[in-house]
Amino acid sequence: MTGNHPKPISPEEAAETLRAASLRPTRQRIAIAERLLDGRARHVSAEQLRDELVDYGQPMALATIYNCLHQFEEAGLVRPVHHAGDAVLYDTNLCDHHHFVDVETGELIDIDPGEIILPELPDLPDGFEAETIELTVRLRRKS
Amino acid sequence: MTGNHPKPISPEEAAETLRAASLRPTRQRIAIAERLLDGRARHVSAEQLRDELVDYGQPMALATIYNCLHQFEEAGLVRPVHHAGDAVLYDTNLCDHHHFVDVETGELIDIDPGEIILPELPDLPDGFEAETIELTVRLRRKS
DNA sequence: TTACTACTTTAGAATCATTCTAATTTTCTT
DNA sequence: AAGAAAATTAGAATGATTCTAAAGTAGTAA
Ligand SMILES: [Mn+2]
Ligand SMILES: [Mn+2]
Ligand SMILES: [Zn+2]
Ligand SMILES: [Zn+2]
Repeated sequence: MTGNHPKPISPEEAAETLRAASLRPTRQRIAIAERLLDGRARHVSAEQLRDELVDYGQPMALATIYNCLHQFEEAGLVRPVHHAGDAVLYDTNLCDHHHFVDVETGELIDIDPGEIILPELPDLPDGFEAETIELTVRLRRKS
Repeated sequence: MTGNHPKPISPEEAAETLRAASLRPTRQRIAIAERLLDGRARHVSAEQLRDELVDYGQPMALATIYNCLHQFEEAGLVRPVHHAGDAVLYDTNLCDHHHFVDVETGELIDIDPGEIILPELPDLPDGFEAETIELTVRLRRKS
């Protein structure tokens, strides 16, 4: 793990976080924030999040979930990861970190940044700046 | 549409490579091998490859291109890269190497493995072995 | 509160990469 | 050349995501 400790989040806290991000605290955004912004490091797809919201008695349109995830992303509340399977996973771990990917299941496992020595970067192409540096280790179950 | 493409390998060479990979040298596979296996390091999507084959007077069904790319992948002749945009790119550079990704265009640029110091890997989860280790540096054009 | 307006949600359609199906064609072997 | 196996193909299907445009909601000023 990465040292993130679960901190339960109330609807009021969720609303406050949303306001701080200049997002109107709608019922839908609050429900999503309550689930995703509790400090736990997770990787969820839009569909997984929908199932979870149904379980919690807050079903909503899939389009709304996509809308909210994009807004949360823009606000820096979640980060998309494109490496596993077909669906984008949204990462609630905002620290710099890397991933193991189970190639069979597509599941992501965080690599603690303390456990890895970041490599020296090569010279970047002219006119570009590095936005993110991501190490992905694809894992396969030993036979 | 019509771009500058380098000189391909000969159909005979392509057919021989295919036989060595236990793939029947069909007209379609030969055409694809001629374009992709000329030793140049490239990153192509299925659709880009189709356009190129049309330019070369060897149009074929998109399904065939997908079939062939999968077979080439299984034979170790190309490697898929999933990091850029929505479409999978097939990499003809089989050496261990890493990638810059232009986040605007999705274009991949190889990072010479000599230019980078591979990090020490952390302990893998029990029962897994590392299949690939991939470093991706996302680049954004300086404003 | 009311009214206004901008923002948000929503169902369903559309899009796009990719995969599947089932029929036809080609390759390889006798 | 003939038969069996493998490959190609058009078009349909799939699945994640985005779009559309209509209906609902939230913030705000009167
Ligand atoms: Mn993908
Ligand atoms: Mn993607
Ligand atoms: Zn993560
Ligand atoms: Zn490459």
